[in-house]
Amino acid sequence: MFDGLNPAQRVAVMHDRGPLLVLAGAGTGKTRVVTTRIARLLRQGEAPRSILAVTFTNKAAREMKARLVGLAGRAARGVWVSTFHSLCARLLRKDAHQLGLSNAFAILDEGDQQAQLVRVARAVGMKLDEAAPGVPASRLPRLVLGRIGLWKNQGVRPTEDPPAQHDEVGTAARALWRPYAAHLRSMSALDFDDLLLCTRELLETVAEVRARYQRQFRWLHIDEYQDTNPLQLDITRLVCGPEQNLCVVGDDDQAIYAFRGADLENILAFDRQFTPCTVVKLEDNYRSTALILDAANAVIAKNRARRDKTLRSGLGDGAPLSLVAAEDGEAEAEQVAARIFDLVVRDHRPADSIALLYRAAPQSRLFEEALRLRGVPYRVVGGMEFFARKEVKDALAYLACVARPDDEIAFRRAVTAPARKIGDVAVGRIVAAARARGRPIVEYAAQGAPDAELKDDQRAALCAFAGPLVAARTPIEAAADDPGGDAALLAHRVVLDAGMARLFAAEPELATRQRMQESVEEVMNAFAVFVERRRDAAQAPDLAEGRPEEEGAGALAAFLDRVRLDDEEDQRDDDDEEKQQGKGKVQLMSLHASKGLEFPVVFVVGMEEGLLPHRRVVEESGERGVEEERRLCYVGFTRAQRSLVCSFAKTRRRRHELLARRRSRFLD
DNA sequence: GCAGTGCTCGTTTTT
DNA sequence: CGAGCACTGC
Repeated sequence: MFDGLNPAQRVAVMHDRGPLLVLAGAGTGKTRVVTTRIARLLRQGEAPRSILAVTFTNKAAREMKARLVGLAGRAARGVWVSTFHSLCARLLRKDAHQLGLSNAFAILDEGDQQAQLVRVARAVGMKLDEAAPGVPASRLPRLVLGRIGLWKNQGVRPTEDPPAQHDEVGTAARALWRPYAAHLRSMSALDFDDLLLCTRELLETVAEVRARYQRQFRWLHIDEYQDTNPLQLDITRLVCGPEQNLCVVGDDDQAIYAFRGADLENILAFDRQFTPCTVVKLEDNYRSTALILDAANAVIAKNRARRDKTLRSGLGDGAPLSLVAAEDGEAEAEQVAARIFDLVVRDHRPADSIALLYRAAPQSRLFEEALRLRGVPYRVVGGMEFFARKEVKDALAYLACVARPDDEIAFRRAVTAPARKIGDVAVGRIVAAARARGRPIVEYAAQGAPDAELKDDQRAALCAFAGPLVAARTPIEAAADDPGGDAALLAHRVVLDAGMARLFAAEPELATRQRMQESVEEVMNAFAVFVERRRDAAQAPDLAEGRPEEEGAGALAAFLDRVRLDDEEDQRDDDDEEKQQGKGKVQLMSLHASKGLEFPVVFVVGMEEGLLPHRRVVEESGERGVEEERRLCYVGFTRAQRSLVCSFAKTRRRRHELLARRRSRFLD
């Protein structure tokens, strides 16, 4: 098991009790250290469920789990591997009621959050176009939510005052934070940040729950620790208990989530906060050629706020780096695509050994077009586009109405798609009447909302909508547990019955209509896969033990949680199937999304002032922002194993005008 | 009070 | 080029 580990890695793997900080430069095998360490614990007889590993993304969690299973076999399946957010959702699904919250709370995505914030603003009489004179009304909700999220992730309690920031957005955010929080609570809805915030509160205030998890999780591991925030630190402290068998792994040079409240202080001060702490430095890079590392080191060396370290390459110089300087954005895409074409077609390099990294999602478009033109297969990784599709959100809202009949947000969405002559006013009356009676909204609606003032046709439409949803719940849950049942088929049927069939029929464009239907079918396929796996897990109790999120809760509710918390590819394909999806395709993704991955050939495109470093970041955060962008560039460069190509455009078309661009300072 | 239609505005990164 | 928005007709 320990073959090929270098001395430093071995120390980390063999470290026994107490805090352990692993400072691991890019490509020094930190994931290997964590997985080997966990495998070692399992081999020594530690119970799988006593081991917790927190990763930064769900993708990383899946990968880690797969590697663990490879190393330690079946036992590894019971190890808890998840993101902070998924972990918190699990804990809260079990015990949220101890905070006076429903265990059936809804989880809001970004769109839901914005919609709710706008409603709150309206309710308190704030005019979005006047609240912040310098900011367009359409952008304000996002900015305000960003600010509120930052406060939450810094660990500020709703009862405390946020840090004094009296810019326009800050002022609006101050005014809206409490009403927004109260509004969400009144609907038993949590946003992503609340998952963390409530979990901290739960662990702080309910001693029994805290003790339970401290007893259970005897071995903690946190990956990408440089990107954790103060709130996550609080949760870590609460979960890990007095034994402090806590192993954190990270690299301060790869901290790229300050915008989300991540605080470098967590990793820089770890050995003072958790004592006595063992510190292990991993400095031998096994990933990249020396020339690539030189370039990456040259970029990051300009940062002032960093722990000094030296990355040594175990490989030779390798091929020289190259730079593409194109006339405009189209030409950049052309030239990059031409190079990729040569690599794939002439040199027979596997397409999936090539990654194309960019700063911002919309940049992918030009490259997609150029690759498509040449017939080069590619895949855009990340991006929530599938689950952002309207029909998908609609279908999920219908399912949420089945699984959680008191989910107001889902009800509002589903009941207005398609149009049923039930608008804002009527919905408000139905919700208010249900609330007054203490009844779940959808169940109340299925009975025709007897106390709400509605026209006859509205009432009829309401029953036709809500009736099937309520009736479907029990059969679907039963089918999910029954090996012969087809829960997904029933779910599909009820979604169509309750109104989505009419929604499709109302679409005049054939192609669009088909796409919508296929999207919904895809959702149902994902549900079918989920149900199957869940059933398998239930049949093998030793495996099921590590999956408490599925205790008690219905299959549909558990499925909806996964959809909410996991990224796109996790839904449609799992583990091996996911690899199939990306197999043989050039990988396109944001620099952020590339963290933790590696590829033989990497293109970092759009290396221009204003894009990398991004104009906004420089404006907002000055030199601190530039340092973070520099780390982002460093992350991009260090993804490359054998070959690194940078590119930029000297001009770029934006809307109608042609803008002159300057190459990024990071290329100097 | 509801729903469809012309307008506008605008592009960071993610759980 | 595409998505959200306010307005206006029903």
